[in-house]
Amino acid sequence: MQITRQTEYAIKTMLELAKNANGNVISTRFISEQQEIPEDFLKKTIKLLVLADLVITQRGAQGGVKLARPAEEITLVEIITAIEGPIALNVCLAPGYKCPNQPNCSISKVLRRAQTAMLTVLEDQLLSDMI
Amino acid sequence: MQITRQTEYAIKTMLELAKNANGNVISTRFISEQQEIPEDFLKKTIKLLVLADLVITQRGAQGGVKLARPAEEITLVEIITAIEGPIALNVCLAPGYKCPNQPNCSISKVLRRAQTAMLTVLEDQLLSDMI
DNA sequence: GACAAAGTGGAGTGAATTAGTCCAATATAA
DNA sequence: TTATATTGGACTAATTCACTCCACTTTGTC
Repeated sequence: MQITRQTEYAIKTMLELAKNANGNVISTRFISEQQEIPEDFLKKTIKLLVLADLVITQRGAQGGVKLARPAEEITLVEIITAIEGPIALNVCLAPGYKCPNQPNCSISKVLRRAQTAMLTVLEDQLLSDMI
Repeated sequence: MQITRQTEYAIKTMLELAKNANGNVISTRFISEQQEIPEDFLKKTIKLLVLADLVITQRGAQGGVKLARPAEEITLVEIITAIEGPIALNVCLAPGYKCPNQPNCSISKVLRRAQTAMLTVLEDQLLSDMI
């Protein structure tokens, strides 16, 4: 029922990138020091952000990471799902899950409402408004 | 980011008890068969509901389980926290956690809002309205 | 009073997830 | 060419999840 520490690392990373959003890349080393994230673990985390098209990386000397889009166009829910996959308060709300109960199960119905309420907040939250 | 299967078992159990709420106890065997829950695992689950004062058990022959209160006075969030403990979308929102960051951290702030939105739905949902 | 039915309590287990760590390989700016 | 970065993959300890097994206690009924 919690986001993982890795997801929090991802959010912190995106915030760090948004803060220094001058078009230049920042090294993972710098981010790991600023945000106190184990460097090797941070690299893995950034890879997930790359796959979600949230950041762009540049290899080699003077390489690093930068936002793939302006912070005004990135929502919190995108960052979370980049690490955790689709959000589902219960197995039965995960995409592709076939409920063996009747389709209008009262449990999934209320959990879906709770999930929607939460997602609405996360979808409306822009990265730029968190700096 | 999901409730556990045990929590869903607990909700199903409470629904089963609410359905047959005539003041008589129901055996865990019966509940496990109706809701397809492994019997021994269900017993553990019911013990957690007992500790949360949501159900009352009766030992011995003809014993079983019944609601501790009318279904109109039981909310979904009580059932969930009985199994999972206090709900916290992130470690930093768990009771008693001291945030090493500045206290008005933007991450905890927005996660708290998302959590509140979710909790509001779960707190307003009565067991009696789910049957 | 014996017996069977029912909850209680505790130990153990296999699989999955979490949160890393280590290291070799590759790319690239200077 | 070399120092500096990211990439990718293997490995691991600790924890959680979802049970399972079983001995024990309680209690209604015959």
